[in-house]
Amino acid sequence: MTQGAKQKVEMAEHKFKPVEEQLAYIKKGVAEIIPEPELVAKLEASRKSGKPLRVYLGVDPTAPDLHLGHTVVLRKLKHFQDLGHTAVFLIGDFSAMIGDPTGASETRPPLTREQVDANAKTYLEQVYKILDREETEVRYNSEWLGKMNAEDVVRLCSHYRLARMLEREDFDSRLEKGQPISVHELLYPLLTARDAVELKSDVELGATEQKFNLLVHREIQREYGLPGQAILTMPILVGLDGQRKMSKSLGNYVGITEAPSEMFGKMMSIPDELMWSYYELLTDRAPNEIASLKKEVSSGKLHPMDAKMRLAEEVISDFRGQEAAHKAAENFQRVFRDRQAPEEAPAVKLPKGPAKKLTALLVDLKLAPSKAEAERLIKQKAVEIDGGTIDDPRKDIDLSKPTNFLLRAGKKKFVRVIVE
RNA sequence: GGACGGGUGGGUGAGUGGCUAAAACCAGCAGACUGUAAAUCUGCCGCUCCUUGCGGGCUACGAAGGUUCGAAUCCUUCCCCGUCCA
Repeated sequence: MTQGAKQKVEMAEHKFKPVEEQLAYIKKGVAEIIPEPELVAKLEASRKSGKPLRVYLGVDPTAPDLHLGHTVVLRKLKHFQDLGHTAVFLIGDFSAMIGDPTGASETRPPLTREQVDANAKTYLEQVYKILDREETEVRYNSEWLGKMNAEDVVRLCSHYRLARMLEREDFDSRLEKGQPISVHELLYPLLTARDAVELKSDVELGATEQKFNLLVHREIQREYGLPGQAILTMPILVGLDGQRKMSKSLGNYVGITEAPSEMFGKMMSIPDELMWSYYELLTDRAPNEIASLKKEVSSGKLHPMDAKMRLAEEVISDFRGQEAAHKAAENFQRVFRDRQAPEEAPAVKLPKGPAKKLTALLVDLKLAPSKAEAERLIKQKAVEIDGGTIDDPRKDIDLSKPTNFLLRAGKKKFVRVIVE
C-alpha cells in the first residue's frame, strides 16, 4: 500500500462515527427500517470507503406552508446530515401536479404549475430552518420527469404489475367502496420511482403512509440495475385533536411560520398523552431522557402542564429562536394561567369615524368570519372589552374620538383597538 | 356502446311536492368545569337587514331549462361517478 493510499484509508476511518453509534442515532423515533441489515451494510460500506450515503426525502409542494407534521421526517433527514451523509431534498414539482393518492379517499385536484412553483419557493425557506442550507442538495423532479416522452413512460410502466399496484390500501379501499380511481394516480409511485433512479439514492425517508411508494421505488431501482435503496419510515404525527394525522385540511396543525404565541397555544391544547410522542418526534431529547420525564409526570413530581410547556418552548425555539419561544411561554402563563390580558395583543389602528356596530367591528378585525357569527359570539358571552363581557349584539362602538381598548373574542383571540 | 344504480350543507348520511336553512351523527365554535389538556354538561353551527322578532330578505340539495300558487323532491336536456355486460 502506498503512503497516500494508507493515509486515505485512515482519513476515511475518521470521517464517520462507528456504525453502531450512527444506527442508534438514526433509529430514534423511527417506525420501520426496511431492511435493517441492508442499511447497516450500507453504513459499513460508506464508513470504509469514506463515501457518504445519499439519503433523500421527496416532498410534493402541495401547500405553501409546512407544519410540524412535515418536520418529523425532515428532522430525520437532518440526523443523517449531522452524521456526515448527503441529504438530498427532492421537490416533487412535477409529481405534485399529479397528486399523491396516498391516504386520499378521493382523487385530488391537480395543482397548476404556478401554484407548485410558488409553494416550492416558500417550502425551501422553511426547510432550511431544519436542514443545513450549505450542505443540502436540492433537486426538482421536473428536471427528469419533465423530459420523459411517451416511450419512456411506457417503458417505466412495464416494470410494474397492476395487481401489485392494487395491493395498496388506499386503492383497494376505494375500489371496495366504489369510489373513483383515475389512471394517472397509478402513475404516481412509478414516476416518483424514477426520482430514486435518477438520484441513485442509498436511503429514502418517508412517513409510514409512504411505505408503499418507497417500496415501489426500491423495486424499480433494481429493475434499472441499481442496488435497491434502504427505506426508513417515520411515524405519522398525530394532530392537535389527538385523533387524526396532523394536516392542514383537518385544521389540527401547527404551522412553523405561525406566530410563536399562536404555536404555543396550539401545542398546549394537545391531549397530555400525546406530548410523549411529540417529545420523541419533534425534539432531540434522547429516549431515556423522555422516559424519565414521563416517569416524573406519572409520579406527580412534574405537573403535566409544565412538561407540556417545556415541550412547546423547545419546539418553538427550533423555528423562532429561544427568545421568542420564551416570550411565548411567558405570555401563555400570563393570559391563561393568571387570566390577564396578553402583554402584546396585535394592535389595530382604526381611522376616526362614526360609531360602528360591534358585530361589524368584529368582522372587520377578523375576529369573526361573518356578522351572523359575530352576533352568535356576543350572545354566547364570548366577547369582552377590557375584560368586561358584552352581551348586547346591538352595541355600538364609539370611534369618533381617540380611544384604546382590548377586544377579546373567544378564548384565544385578542386585538387591541386604537383610534387616534 | 347497452342495462342498472347514484350525485344533498366541512364529512357521513336522512329526506320523494308545502310543516325543510334541510333529520341524525361527526367535525367545528362558544359557555361552564379545568391545567386554554382530555372527559363531561349546555348552547350555537348559510349569508344579510333591522324595529333582535318563534321578524324580513337573499342564497343553497351536480348544471341548465320547464311544470306548479309552491320543487332537494315531478319532467326535459346535459355533466359527473359506480356496478354489470360488450
